[in-house]
Amino acid sequence: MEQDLLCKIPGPLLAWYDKNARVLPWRQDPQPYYVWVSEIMLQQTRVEAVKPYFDRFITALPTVAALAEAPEEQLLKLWEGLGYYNRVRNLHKAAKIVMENYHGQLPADFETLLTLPGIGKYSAGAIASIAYGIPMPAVDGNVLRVTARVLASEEDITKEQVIYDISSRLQKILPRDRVGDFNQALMELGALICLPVGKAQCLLCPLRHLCRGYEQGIYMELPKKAPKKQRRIEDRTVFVIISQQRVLIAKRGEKGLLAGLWELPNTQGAMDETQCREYLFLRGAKINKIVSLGKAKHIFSHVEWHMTGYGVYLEEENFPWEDAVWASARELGESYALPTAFKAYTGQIKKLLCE
DNA sequence: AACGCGGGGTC
DNA sequence: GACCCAGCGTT
Repeated sequence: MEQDLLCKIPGPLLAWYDKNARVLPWRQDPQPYYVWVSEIMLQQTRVEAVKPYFDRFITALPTVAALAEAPEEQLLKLWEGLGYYNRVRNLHKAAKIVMENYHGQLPADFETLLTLPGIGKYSAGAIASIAYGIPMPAVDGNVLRVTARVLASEEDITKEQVIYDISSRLQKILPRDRVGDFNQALMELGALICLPVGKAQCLLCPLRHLCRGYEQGIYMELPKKAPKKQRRIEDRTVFVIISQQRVLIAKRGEKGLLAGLWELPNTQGAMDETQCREYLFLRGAKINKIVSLGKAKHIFSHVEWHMTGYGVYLEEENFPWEDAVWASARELGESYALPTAFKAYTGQIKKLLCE
């Protein structure tokens, strides 16, 4: 094989990183627990979105021990709005394992990190290199985009083989004295300069002189990715059910979409007010009044909810709904984790309670 | 290898 | 609208 083009990256990349690295909360003091929490939060999530969540999480749960002992309700509340809620459930499981099997110390070993729930190849490499200086690559979407462009590679970067190939080539060229910085620098370049789809800032790029994608004028077409599956649309009718100045909320199941979070009672289909009244009556509701709350849309990665909302005033709190509890407005804000999907309706609760 | 799993930013 | 993002676990 020819001398790997990638081996020319570290020098100029690290020089650039030394001048341009962002100041990030988990970078100030890269102790293993902080790096771990940040890497889990950063999975498929932008730095700017993570920042406030990270600070709040670390303040509430400063150590692995505190995390392991925290009730799941508190964890979901701290994660509320960040998405991919299985991440925090896995983080919790892993913290318990770390307490029981590793004396509360996050293992300083790539293969062992890989066995912990929520830690895959990328995260194991990131934690090992950043927290412990272990020479393992951390190949995420940024790294794949940067390397595909530098190499002018038209391979589909979602293929496992491509990720494996880039990983092994990067491992060979990791500067042994700065492995964590190198991995972060590659990602930082992807996040600040080598931006996706037509936003690349090549004139500011420290790798421009060796980038074949730039040289050949094809960087804007890279990286190649297989098209994503189309989202399906789901119609749902959402109820803000009120009685005695409290709102009915229900706990979702332990598996699937928004697992373990609380939600406004809702059901399949887009009902009009008459259907809505009929449906609730058949379930045993004694309805005082129904008001329309309008339509709302929420887009998940794989499904789109088209919601029709109603405010429903009951004569009494006696109304059977599976896994439901009555909550005051204050409790709703402080104690229960509700997904963003219901924001259009939860935002109207205060007003509805005044009527 | 394909799929389910959030939410927000950008053009 | 479409695309993308410091991915992982399940099937």
